[in-house]
Amino acid sequence: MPAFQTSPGMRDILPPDSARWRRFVDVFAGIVGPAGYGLVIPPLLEDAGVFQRVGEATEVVTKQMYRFTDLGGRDVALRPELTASICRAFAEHRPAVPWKVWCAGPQFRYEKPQRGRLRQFEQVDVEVLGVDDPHVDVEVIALGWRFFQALGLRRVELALNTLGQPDDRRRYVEALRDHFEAHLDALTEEGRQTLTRNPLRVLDSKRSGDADVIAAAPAMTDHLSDAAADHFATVRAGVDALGIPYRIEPRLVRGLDYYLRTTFEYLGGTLDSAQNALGGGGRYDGLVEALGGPATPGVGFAVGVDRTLIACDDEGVFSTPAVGVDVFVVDTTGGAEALVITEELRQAGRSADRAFDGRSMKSQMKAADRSGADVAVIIGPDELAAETAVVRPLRVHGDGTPDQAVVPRAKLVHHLIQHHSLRSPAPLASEDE
RNA sequence: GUGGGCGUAGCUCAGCUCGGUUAGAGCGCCAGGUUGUGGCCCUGGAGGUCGGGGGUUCAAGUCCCCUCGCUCACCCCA
Repeated sequence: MPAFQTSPGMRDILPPDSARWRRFVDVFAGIVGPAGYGLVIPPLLEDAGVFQRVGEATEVVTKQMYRFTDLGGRDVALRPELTASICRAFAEHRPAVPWKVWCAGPQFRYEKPQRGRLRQFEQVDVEVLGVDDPHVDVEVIALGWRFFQALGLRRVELALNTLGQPDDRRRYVEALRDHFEAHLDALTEEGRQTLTRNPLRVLDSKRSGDADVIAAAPAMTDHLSDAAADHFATVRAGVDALGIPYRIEPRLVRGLDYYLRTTFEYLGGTLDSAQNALGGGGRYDGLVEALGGPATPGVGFAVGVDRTLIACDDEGVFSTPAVGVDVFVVDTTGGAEALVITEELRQAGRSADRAFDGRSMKSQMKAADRSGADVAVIIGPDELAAETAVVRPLRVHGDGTPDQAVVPRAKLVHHLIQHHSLRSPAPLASEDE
């Protein structure tokens, strides 16, 4: 066993998986960028008060924060979510509205790790601040949907609900409290504890013992004001107009307490555990104000990278991109020539690698094969003396050994670019799938 | 926070039931077969405090206790 390993719930992401992660974020940026969203990069560490406004009854902030006093005596926390940070940034800098931004990065919650749930977890996220129009709800919902499609996922389900205006929500919570308190004996012990913190959250219980009381609970739709009902109707009509399938999920409440009006979740079609929510979001019109900014409507969503990649694995889509270089240089004369040739190729915008430590030709050819290169350049004593290089194709399909060519050393890079279809200089951005 | 399963080579795992020479396999890695040519094949090699600590025993990878870690589920959440 190594002397050190990653802390629980943390992990290293190594090649080649790391390339997949990076591409995941690239795909997301490719969806939201053209829709007018700009990247915002808030700090990972904030005043703990920023997150406390997320909700006193939310376990995420009451029990799960990495919170500590820094050397200057500040009460700080590693961010347990992105939305609060982005709203704080808005309140602090007061950008012009609408403020359409996206974000990607790690968040931290002190939980017991399991499949699809880590203590450091990555999300990609969009937020729109300063727009009340229900059509922006639709835009945001559609962006998430298109993102899952772009990854190749076909079995994601969209669930929609509304929690009403603040007054509606308040009245509904009271109605729920009355209902559950009248049937306390039908609730599990855990359900009763949730009830004292937040009656809304009881609806989110996955305990079978609570199922009957929840099924009999009053519905939000009976407590909606006309304005909230209109807003939601427009959202639904917009999602319909875009041809995005969804279902109304009256029991859908979100984990954070700031949500009101539109809420939604994207559910993975193959993960059937409690971790089947790939992402979700909704409106949080009061959050900026709670953080000391002007009254500002807001809507957004976040997608969990881990869970979504698990869903991709289950559906067999969005595979790890092949890594490799264009050219592998084999040099049995000491390696100095390989040093120069790889440099020339890289300067010319082509990727190139080589072996070190003066290995045998056989060993270097093996390395060339493993490197994924399409072509090997071979420099031996003869080539060095004659100022030539052997160019050997490695990836010719069919039978027989491919022909190798001897080219003048001075024309080597030119020859490779002319006669071999080398990959683009930025393989990560390529659309090779 | 609660409960189940599992920790043996870089990786995936046998071996543990019923304690007994030097702890194995496949893959990967290194080298050789081919003194200038990868993939396939053959041969050889390196690599292990059997997660850690304690106990029982003449003897522990194997039995017992503790502990750490991983994992799955609950809770909660993305």
